Amino acid sequence: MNTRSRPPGRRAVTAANLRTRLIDAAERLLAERQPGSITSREIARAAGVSDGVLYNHFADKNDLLLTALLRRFTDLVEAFAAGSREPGSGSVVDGVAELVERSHALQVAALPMLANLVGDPPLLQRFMVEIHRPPLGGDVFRRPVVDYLAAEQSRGRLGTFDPEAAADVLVGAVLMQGLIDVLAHRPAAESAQRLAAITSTLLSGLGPTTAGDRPSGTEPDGGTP
Amino acid sequence: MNTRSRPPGRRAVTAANLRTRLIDAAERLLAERQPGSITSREIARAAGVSDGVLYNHFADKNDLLLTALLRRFTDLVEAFAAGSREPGSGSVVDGVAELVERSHALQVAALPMLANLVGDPPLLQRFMVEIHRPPLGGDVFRRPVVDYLAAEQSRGRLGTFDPEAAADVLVGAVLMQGLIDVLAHRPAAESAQRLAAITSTLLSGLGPTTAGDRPSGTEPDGGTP
Amino acid sequence: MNTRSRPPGRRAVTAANLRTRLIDAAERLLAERQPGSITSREIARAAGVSDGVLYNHFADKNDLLLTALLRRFTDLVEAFAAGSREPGSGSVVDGVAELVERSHALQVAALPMLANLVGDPPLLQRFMVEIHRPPLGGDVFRRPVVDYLAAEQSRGRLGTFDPEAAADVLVGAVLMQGLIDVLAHRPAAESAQRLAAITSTLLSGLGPTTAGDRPSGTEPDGGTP
Amino acid sequence: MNTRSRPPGRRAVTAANLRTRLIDAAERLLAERQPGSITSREIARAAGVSDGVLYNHFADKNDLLLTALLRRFTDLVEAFAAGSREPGSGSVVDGVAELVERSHALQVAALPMLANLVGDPPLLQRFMVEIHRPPLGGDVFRRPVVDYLAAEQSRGRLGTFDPEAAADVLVGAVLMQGLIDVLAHRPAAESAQRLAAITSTLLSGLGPTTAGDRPSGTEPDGGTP
DNA sequence: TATGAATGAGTCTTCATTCAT
DNA sequence: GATGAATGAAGACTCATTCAT
Repeated sequence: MNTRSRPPGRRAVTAANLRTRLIDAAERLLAERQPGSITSREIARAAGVSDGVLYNHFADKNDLLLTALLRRFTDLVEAFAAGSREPGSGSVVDGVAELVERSHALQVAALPMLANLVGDPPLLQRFMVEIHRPPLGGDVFRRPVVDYLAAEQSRGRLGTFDPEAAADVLVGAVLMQGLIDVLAHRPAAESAQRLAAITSTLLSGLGPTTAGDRPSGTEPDGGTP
Repeated sequence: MNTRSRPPGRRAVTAANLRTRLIDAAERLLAERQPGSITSREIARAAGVSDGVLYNHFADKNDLLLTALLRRFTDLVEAFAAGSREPGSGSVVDGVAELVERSHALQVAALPMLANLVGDPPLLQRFMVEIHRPPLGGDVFRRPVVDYLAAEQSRGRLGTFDPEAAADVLVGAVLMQGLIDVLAHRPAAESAQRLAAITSTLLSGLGPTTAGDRPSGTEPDGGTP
Repeated sequence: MNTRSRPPGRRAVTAANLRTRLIDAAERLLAERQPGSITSREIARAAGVSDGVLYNHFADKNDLLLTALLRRFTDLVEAFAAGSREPGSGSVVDGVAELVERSHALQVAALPMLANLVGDPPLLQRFMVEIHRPPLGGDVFRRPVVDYLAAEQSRGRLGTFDPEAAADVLVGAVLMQGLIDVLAHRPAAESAQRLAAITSTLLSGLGPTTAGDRPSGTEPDGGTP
Repeated sequence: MNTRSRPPGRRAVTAANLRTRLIDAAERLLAERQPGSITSREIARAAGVSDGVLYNHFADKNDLLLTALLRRFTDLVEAFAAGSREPGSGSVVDGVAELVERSHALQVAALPMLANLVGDPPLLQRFMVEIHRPPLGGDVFRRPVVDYLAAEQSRGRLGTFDPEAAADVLVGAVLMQGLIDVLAHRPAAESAQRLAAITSTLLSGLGPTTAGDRPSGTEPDGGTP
């Protein structure tokens, strides 16, 4: 009846926004609640949209949740990978300490999400499938650690060990501290102390060492004196 | 409120204490499902009893679940503690390897239960409160490890390190492998290989070693051959 | 929590606002049953809607019940207030008789609802709070009576008495007849006779009318000095 | 096997006690809760007996409740009847005032019970049937009032009125005050004032008084100044 | 006769999903 | 595409009543 000249692109923007706003809202809720306790209505409310839209953009609630989860996870992992130190630069002890700290930061950021995911097996299943295909490709937590350790080792700046096993140990030790931080709300200062002690122990190992089976002149300079 | 007259069905099979049967049934379900997804009716069905019995023996569904969880956890921890190797006996490398293996066995047994618990904060909370009081007393996974390492260390059979931090590293590394085993259903053989490599790495450490900074005459008996 | 996929049935008859239909249904049930015995399913059935709708429009079952109760009560009270006779018009004896009759009609209409409410303290509490705020403002049964009596009294058409106490007597007497009518299902004719006799007694009082038949020195009212 | 000479009468006493204890417990609970909210288990607990005994002595829960209700009601009514003032004794004004006060006391004692009963129609029905047969015979609240008023009237100590209607007015007015006291937890002092004002109004009536038929100088009503 | 564990229908309430507008 | 009212199955929990001991 009246000539409604719809602003060009306006609708498209809105539509795109809707999907994004749903994911944003889901991500926000996911940060502090477990998936199972988040209702579709809550997501809609948080996104400021109506109850039903969800089904115009996603197969079902879990599809939206999964999308939000993956986006957050991808962001975290990319940030982690981007900040990696170049092997050979600085002291190797600092390098390992930094590896520990950055792994820890990643874990602490990712754990609440993953922990909550554990409570929802079907969703966990779908999540696992997704992160084991490109671009994430699984092993995202461990691979950068293996790479750094192997690189420094081949430069002769670290001892003799299996880099894969070493990464297992490092990531595992960090993981446990991350779990404690997240589940027990431990203060950051306390956590940092534990991580420093862990770094020292990682470098020195538990076993007794024979004199002479190490390159002389190497400074074993580890962490807490 | 309104008048209800319902004849109860035939007497239940009974014999074994019904309370026990409920706990057994709950434990069975808990072994493979998360608490939140287990309905009170399912427990009743699994126990072969009627819907309402639960409330004759427990305050609510979670009370039963918690009881089952604690019983299972206590059993596991007791078995773990009972099988501890005496410090000083056998080679210390074997001792550490055994510690790793037995910790791993405990984790693998306990993790499904704990993982599922993570998805149920109120229940997790109550569980945490319970395991941090006698007879469990918290720290049940880590304390035996600290004790063994410290004992061997004071016997001079291990190097210089902080036993607390060392236990963090060992338990953390094992925990991660346990998580992988449980979540990804990894074959036991593969898992054993990883654990062996981890034991070696733990003993040798990552850092380069300086000649002479260790007491001479020490047998560095471990490492990956 | 768990995955549910249920197709909704055919569209409801709708047309009239569903909220209204729920209130109507609730009001109908409230007219003959006590709130506590009315189940949410019954209301839904009576309204011809599905089980859960109630919770799309009201906080809970009692919220709906309360709304229905208040709507009915407000209607009754408004009708009562609207039909009030103008003080000074007609004979005052007729005026009082009419006051009695109209109070009685109001009581008989309101009592079943209020009586049933008595059995549900939390609901009664909420109801009481609501009727003591505008637009109802509490005292709705008694105030018009006080006003009429005081007005006629100041016109010199009634004797000397405390209008507040007189209203207490009139409303109380009517209330009891209303209770009998409602609880014992007394025929209206019988009821009317009783009310007429009550009106006479109210006007004449119980005391002796001849001067001098009071014990000298007696203060006729006793009670609070 | 061993000569257990059961103390004579011991068992009988216990059995009798059991029934009595159940009624006592029920009465206690009935004093403050509505019948519908009292569970059979609560009664058993309060009586210190087991869940099932109830059914050895009563047809069902309501039968026990009804018995308790009737016992309490009978006690109250008997106490009321027993304390009646002899017509002709003292001043008649005092007599009426006392009638009002004693009626009020009875109402206040009986109302919570009756009010709660209102919420349970089947029980109310059975109660009504019971109190309308000997020894109670219905009308227990009103009959003593009619009798006293008629007796004083025939002695010429009261005016001309229908004693039945007068009792309706008096009992009704008192009933309403009792309801307010009970439902609104009004302080006793306030209540007493209202009752005194009511007594005055009852005696004087609302109608205009013929000049000269009152002792000049008499203030007929007083009431609330 | 007393016990109290067991029964199970029934209560309120939640929430993923659909679909007429 | 967007809306949001409506659907209805399912969940936790209650409680009068029975009956083997």
